[in-house]
Amino acid sequence: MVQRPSPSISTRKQPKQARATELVAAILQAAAQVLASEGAQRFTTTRVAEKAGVSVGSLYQYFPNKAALLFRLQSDEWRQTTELLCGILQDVEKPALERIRTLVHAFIRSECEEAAVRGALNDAAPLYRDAPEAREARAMANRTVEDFMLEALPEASEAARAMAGELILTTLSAVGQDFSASPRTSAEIDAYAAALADMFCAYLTCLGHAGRGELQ
Amino acid sequence: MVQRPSPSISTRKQPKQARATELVAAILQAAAQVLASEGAQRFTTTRVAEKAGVSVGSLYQYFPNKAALLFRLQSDEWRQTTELLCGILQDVEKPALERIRTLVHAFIRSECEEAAVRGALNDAAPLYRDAPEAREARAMANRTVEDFMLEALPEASEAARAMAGELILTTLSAVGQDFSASPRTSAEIDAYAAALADMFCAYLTCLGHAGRGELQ
DNA sequence: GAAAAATACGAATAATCCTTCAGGTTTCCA
DNA sequence: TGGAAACCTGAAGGATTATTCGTATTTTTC
Repeated sequence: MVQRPSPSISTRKQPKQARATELVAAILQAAAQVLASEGAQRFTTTRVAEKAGVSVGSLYQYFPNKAALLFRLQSDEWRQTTELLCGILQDVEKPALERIRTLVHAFIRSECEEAAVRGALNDAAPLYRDAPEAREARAMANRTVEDFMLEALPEASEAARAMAGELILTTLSAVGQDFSASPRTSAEIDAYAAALADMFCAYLTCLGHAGRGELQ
Repeated sequence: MVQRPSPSISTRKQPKQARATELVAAILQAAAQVLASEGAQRFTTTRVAEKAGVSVGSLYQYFPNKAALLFRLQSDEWRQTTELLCGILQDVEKPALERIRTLVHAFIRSECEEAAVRGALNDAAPLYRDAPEAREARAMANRTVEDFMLEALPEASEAARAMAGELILTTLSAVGQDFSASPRTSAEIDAYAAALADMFCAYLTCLGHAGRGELQ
């Protein structure tokens, strides 16, 4: 766990031949497996290389350090989740609140499906969290949500919309993480997602009724 | 980061003389400082002992391992927070929803005040999270909340109450953690806490109106 | 005041772990 | 076909850490 200034987290060199591309793929796959089965504490470059059937040196030819490997895994997860959620939010056919419900269910289910990798990634977060590349990734999700909020709360003030959007996004992410930390049955997932969606819908409905955010 | 089977996390031996009591206190204080200033990654028994002006050996006389020290810090935080929240919830003078508002504000503020220690403790969670002592601690907070929910939603079904209570508790804890991860101004804290309280109140109000949890 | 109990000390032990680099192998291209 | 570029290897270097244990010191007890 040596923690040097971390010479940037991006990729070190691009594979140009087919075997190198396969090697990188094998490493990523092995990394996910190691993370899921051994946990963040025992996530080791040596172990990943071994599981991938590759030498450690090869790993370091395409990832400058361990954090870069972890960040890549996290990055892929984010992209996947973001695409899923944006797709749901932008389906203009359905009414806004129904889209929220669909989104909550899809997100919670998705979190639980890969709970092992996500949980371990979360445990390892301190290793890559401070990278500038990580901050940048968060920003993009926010924009889609803001567009959605504009549609769901057309009469609310700019500030109120931003607050509500941030709150819902944070809650979704934080609660999803917490909930998926324990193994869950399919019924539990549905019940919890329904309750969470209820809460969001109640909140948005109230905000919609009262021009100001004054409740009670 | 050696991760042996961890021979239990409880305390190893109780100090019987005054100097030993002071030593333990010094260690705990130093531990919190090291955690806050150096982060979970650099939280080391040697470093803690050094900061406390004590030998490593002495540390290991009262804490069986590093995880025990971390768990003790977390445990103290939990007790403190639990007392704060229970006090607010049990103030029968005020109406339920007002208590919720007070509670949310108090909790968020408290989370932000000691964000450094709490954040680092969270990063270190994988080291002590699996201990049986940790699970037990969670259970107690739940009971107070259930009592409160019984008062706030007298007409709802048992299951609905339990779900709502768990959801609110989880949300509060998870969102508080996430929010306090970044440094916040006093105004931001108030605004965020108000929004979160709005959300909870809207949810509870809706649940109260509809006998079933059916929204929209 | 002396033996016993409780404390305190800190160098040494035994693991890991991250990362590099010198040297060999494969693929590409002219 | 031959040289260059890309690629792969894995032992070894350099660090860090958790924890122990024999020894020294202080406090208590009788």
